[in-house]
Amino acid sequence: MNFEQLKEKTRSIINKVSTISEGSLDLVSDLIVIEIYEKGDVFIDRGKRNHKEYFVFEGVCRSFLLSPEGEEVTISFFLEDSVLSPNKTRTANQISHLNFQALTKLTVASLNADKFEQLMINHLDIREFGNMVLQNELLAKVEKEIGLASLNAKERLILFREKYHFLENLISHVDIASYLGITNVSLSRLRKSLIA
Amino acid sequence: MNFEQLKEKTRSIINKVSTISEGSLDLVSDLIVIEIYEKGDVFIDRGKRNHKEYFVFEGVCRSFLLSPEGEEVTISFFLEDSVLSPNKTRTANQISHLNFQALTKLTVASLNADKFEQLMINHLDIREFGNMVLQNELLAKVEKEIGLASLNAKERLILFREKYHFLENLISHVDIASYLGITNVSLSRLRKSLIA
DNA sequence: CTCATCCTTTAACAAATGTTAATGGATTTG
DNA sequence: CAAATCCATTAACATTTGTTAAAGGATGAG
Repeated sequence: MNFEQLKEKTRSIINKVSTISEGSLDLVSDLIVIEIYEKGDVFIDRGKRNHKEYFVFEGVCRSFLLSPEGEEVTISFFLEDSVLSPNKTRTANQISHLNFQALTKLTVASLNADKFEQLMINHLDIREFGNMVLQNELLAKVEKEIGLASLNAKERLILFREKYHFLENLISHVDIASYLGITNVSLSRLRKSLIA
Repeated sequence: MNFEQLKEKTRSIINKVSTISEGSLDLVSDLIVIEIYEKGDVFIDRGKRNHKEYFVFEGVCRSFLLSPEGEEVTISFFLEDSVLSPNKTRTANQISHLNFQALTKLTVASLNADKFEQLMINHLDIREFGNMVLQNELLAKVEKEIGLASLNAKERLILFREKYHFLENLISHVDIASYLGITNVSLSRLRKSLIA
């Protein structure tokens, strides 16, 4: 991928959230380093330092944590052409409090988070982009929280299908079940009940 | 409350999160307007404009939303001497997507969010304070999400008691139950089962 | 103080979800 | 290609949580 291709890919991802100027796009693109991971790779480890922002160029990944019982709980999915949670929202003192894992072959653009923060401070359009990412992140969390707190599992699965239609045939049902707050056995039961 | 008292109250709230300089404290305190609400008052309405940041000086409040079934779902509690979710994380285009309600007599300090954002841009210590609030906000959400997705209701009640032990005798159990993702009947049952 | 209202508790039953275990299909590895 | 492994499904049963209704207790208005 040459710089022009990289820039166009970045443009399309950023513009889906909030438009920025050509000059700002150049400033952002200049920070990008491409990283490639294989299916199953954990590319951000809870407890380790992480000082990057990420755009998902190709593939799908998830954030997850271990429950008190030691089971992996999927927090969020990130699809192709989307922006990962802002660094500030998933770290403390640059130490990650979440794990991130590639669920398919994954290509991401990574950016130094401190340099990106400086761009946000100095450029209104980049700041607005960053703030929109933040707002979308919180909005998604609130929506998920409402689902977990007030819907039953069947209703949550229906909403999941509306939002992540193609994931169900692409990734492990164990990961989907923990995202929905149920066991994979319950997920299988619900899938059957929704065929009719 | 005179300006000195207001400033000291603000200092203690901010310093619990991240220390700022005397000058920065003055800049923040100058933006403050005191607002007083009665128990039950909804002081931020979903769908209406809100362009303020808030510190809770006295009392307790909650954020809530209506589920698809029309039931109120408590998202978060905010205790005395804490900072409300940053404006950017609960609005889109300055339009609130959450309701906030006083659960006791409530005194809050409100600040113009745009002016506060400018302070964040221009002052590193204020920016770090704002970012810490943001991080804590997200951290709390992730913790709650893990609870809802991987613990049963009894375990969630135990964690709630560790975090908010005095709320249980202060506010309606209906609000607590919807926070825990259960009915108030189930909450009563769990309370009984935990006496032994 | 008394009545009305709201909230919490309790009970009985229904529904949803979890647990364990077995099976078969798909995929990977040697 | 064959064996091994992983994953989704299914079934039986246990447990948790929801629903509805009734009753008692606390709180606030008149």
